[in-house]
Amino acid sequence: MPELSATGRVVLGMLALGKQSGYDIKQLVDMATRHFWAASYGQIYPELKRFEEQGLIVGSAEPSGGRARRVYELTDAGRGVLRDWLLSPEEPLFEFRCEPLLKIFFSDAVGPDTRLDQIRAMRLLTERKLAQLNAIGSPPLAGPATALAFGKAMNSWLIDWCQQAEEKLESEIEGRSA
Amino acid sequence: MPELSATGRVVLGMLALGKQSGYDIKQLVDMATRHFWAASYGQIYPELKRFEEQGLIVGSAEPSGGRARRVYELTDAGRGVLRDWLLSPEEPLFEFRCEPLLKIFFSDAVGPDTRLDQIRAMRLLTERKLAQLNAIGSPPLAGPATALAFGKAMNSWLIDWCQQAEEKLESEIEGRSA
DNA sequence: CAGGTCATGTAAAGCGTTACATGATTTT
DNA sequence: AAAATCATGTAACGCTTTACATGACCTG
Repeated sequence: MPELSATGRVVLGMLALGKQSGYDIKQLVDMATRHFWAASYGQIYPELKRFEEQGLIVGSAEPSGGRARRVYELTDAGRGVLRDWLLSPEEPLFEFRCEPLLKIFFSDAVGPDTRLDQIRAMRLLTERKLAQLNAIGSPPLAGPATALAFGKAMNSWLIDWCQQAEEKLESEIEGRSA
Repeated sequence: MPELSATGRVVLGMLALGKQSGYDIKQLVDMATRHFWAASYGQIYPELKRFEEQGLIVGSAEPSGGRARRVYELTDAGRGVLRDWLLSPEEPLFEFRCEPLLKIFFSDAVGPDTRLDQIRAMRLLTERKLAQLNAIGSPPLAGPATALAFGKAMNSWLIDWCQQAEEKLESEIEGRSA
């Protein structure tokens, strides 16, 4: 069987938490993993179809009221694939793409004020994210709780770094104009 | 003119630092921005061709010995586009995708040892990255210096977080088996 | 002279977001 | 009655990585 795609990993994992519809999975991702692993409908639904064809999940109609709704659950094969991935010792994927940082990198082309602007932009962005994470209640499972704790800690650290960098830059600019 | 693609941004920016070949740009990216903004040959070369067609850059042959080599430099139009992007107030892109964290999130499906394994994997990965960053000398420009300082600080923080999480988990597992 | 680096490029294939389309139901 | 939410899906489009192909030059 082929390797799981990025979206495939989170889809299969979310189904390990219980029967879910595609819509449910998207909600869960947006609430719980978006800050370190996003997914869109455009990938989730086709992935569900593929997984069912491969026998990793089975779907069943479970309308909510008169609304059509199809929920999926893992098969033993699916649980096996999930387990294999979770225990696989392969080099883990780690991607970070940060536009404020790239603008800071090139800021010498337009002057040091941009540096300050970008650090502020990064801080504001991060403060919003932290607020979202703080609005989430304590997850009952240890895994999600650890991931949430990480998210809060990382965003707090980022904010602190920005604040310190801002102060340093502000005093530099003050000193320069004096 | 259309928005700059992710690779377009770093290509144009690198050309603001001086004449570069596609190969040079790739080297610079791999050395200096890879940890927060990667790019591959498969995007760099086509992007250079497009930029030249659009009049944002001009290329010229500058062989190194007998080796064919084509270097590019910004035109005024190109400098304008770069400047517009650098000063644009649009919501900056911020992406983070971390597989160890996703495995931690789903770790309840296979047991708490996985949590410890993944945190260790994340720490090892990060230690390697930090070592790479520490091998880079002080950049002469303020922008690259700030970006480098950020990279070092973030990776150091990450390692600290992992260490603390590991200790906590180890003592939990000890307590559980006692 | 073999292996590494310099150097340019392309093709295929997959991934992913965005936007759109549709329609029922629930809330205001 | 309108707006938001639940729910499923697809199509287009662009981006990116990966792999490959080619060849000159330099180093041990």
